[in-house]
Amino acid sequence: MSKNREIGDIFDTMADILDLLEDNPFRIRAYRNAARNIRELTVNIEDIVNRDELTKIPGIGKDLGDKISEFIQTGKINDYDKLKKKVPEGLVELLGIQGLGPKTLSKLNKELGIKNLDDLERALEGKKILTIHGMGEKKVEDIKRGIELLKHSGERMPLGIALPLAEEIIFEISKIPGTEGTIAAGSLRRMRETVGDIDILTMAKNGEEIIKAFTNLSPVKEVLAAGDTKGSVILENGTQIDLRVVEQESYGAALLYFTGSKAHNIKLRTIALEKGLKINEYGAFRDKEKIAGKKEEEIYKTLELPWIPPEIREDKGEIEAALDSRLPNLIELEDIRGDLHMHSKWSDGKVTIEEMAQKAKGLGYEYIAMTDHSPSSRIARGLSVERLYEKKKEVEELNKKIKGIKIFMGSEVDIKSDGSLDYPDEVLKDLDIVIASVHSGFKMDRESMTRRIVKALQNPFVHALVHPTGRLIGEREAFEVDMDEVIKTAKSLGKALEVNSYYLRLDLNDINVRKVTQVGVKLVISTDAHLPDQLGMMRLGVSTARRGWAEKKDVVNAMDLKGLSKWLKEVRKE
DNA sequence: GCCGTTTTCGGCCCGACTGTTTTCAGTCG
Repeated sequence: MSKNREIGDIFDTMADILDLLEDNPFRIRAYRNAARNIRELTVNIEDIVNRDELTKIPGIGKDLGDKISEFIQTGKINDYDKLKKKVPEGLVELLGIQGLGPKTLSKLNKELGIKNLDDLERALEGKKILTIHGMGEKKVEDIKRGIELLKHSGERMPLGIALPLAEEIIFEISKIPGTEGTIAAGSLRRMRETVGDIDILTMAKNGEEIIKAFTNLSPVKEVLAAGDTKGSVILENGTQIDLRVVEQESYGAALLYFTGSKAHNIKLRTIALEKGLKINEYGAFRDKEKIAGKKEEEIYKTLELPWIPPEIREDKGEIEAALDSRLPNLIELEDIRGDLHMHSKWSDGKVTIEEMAQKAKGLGYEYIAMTDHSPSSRIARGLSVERLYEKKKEVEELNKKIKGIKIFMGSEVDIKSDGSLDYPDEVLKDLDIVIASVHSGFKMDRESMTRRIVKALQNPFVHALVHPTGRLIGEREAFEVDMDEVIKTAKSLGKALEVNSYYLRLDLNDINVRKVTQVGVKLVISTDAHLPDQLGMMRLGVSTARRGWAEKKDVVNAMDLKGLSKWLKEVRKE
């Protein structure tokens, strides 16, 4: 685990403990804010400590800066250890129970001696808990439900699962009479790689009726809340859906507000206050007068800001960039001219090259690269040199047969543990495109892995490094590698790094993409499709790239056929 | 605990929903 993440987690836990101790809420927020900023940093916190620039990080002042230095130097934070002794260990994790907050928990601890989940569950079965001020039958049921939810809900859902699910629900809600402009908000609209619950916004006058109809939709298992502007339900599969109903006059303000991120909104509201305005989910107000609300653009305009794309609303410099008129011109799905990473029946894909090509052509692509696996990937039926040349012949024939799309003959070549590639150079040179990746030996130490990957990139025939960190969302951590070194190598050789669009990969992730685009290294956004339909995952990769501020000029497969062909050759000349 | 063209103290985003309240606290996003 990176130090950034470790420190982020510690600060968050410290915030939780301070919450239970009913400390100053603004101090607690400072810890949470710092945690988030450190976790999402694009550089290693150690480097910042070495440069003595900690207080340049937003939300880090002298005190938190000292704590970070202490952790980097000694591996621990004294104040954290002291704080941990003040509350029972099991109490902090109970904060994860929906409906049970720090105030109630602290009371339960003081008055009933509840220290952990076991204690809590036992108390909920008894009568004594009802004697506590503010506790009633319903509250008890609420907490029980919260515990069940925590036990079963588990992890955040990958974007690739949440997105189609949300689209189905939106379709259902759109059918409720009186609704208009139904749209996903929240982290889904920002296209975060995982989504906690699904937020949906709709425009209607008769809020109460809409919410009632919503809570009666067929996949709804449980209703958590149902007012006249807000409803929350749990679906059969355990997903929570929140629906908000607003009137047309407030649609833009509500969309802005419910899209978040929270940090982005807080900064916007702070700027509003400086201008003597107030922003809430109903609009922008000067004194009591509403001056904007129908559209997001209007709200931004009252702050003298251009509209900011949802994917970058994370308070990571986008508001400052907007103020300076230097917002990035983000890559769009429509900019993508081809897909350079996919598999066919020749290795572990499910259909023929021709079927993949036809599907790609249907998507309007100008080109694809067929990149089946190399021999070391036995499980994926990697091609022997002999079969590779047979496949090359098929590609040549298909290029004559199918008009309107160019098929590049390629390979996804394994990077062996010593950094050498799985085909000899005299074979690689016969391929139009070579993408290299790690498929084994994930547990290597950081230095060896970095050396391994850098060496592979240095092979003159390699065009791109694909799924560069090997992570699988919710299943496998990224392997240890010095990404800065990899980026530096790619930069010096003019090679590309992939944003793999497969929904469990999204690798590079948004944070790494941002690093890459900051130094001007090329990206290739591809799907790694094993089925024709998986070519559609491109939108996930493009969104990830957008979250990393990638522009069209950063992406090699946003070039037309001519431009890309030229790039493929140029890489090998350097 | 952080932050600053109303700077080194006094602020710190804002509203909905719920349950237990008789005017509001707690939780959530």
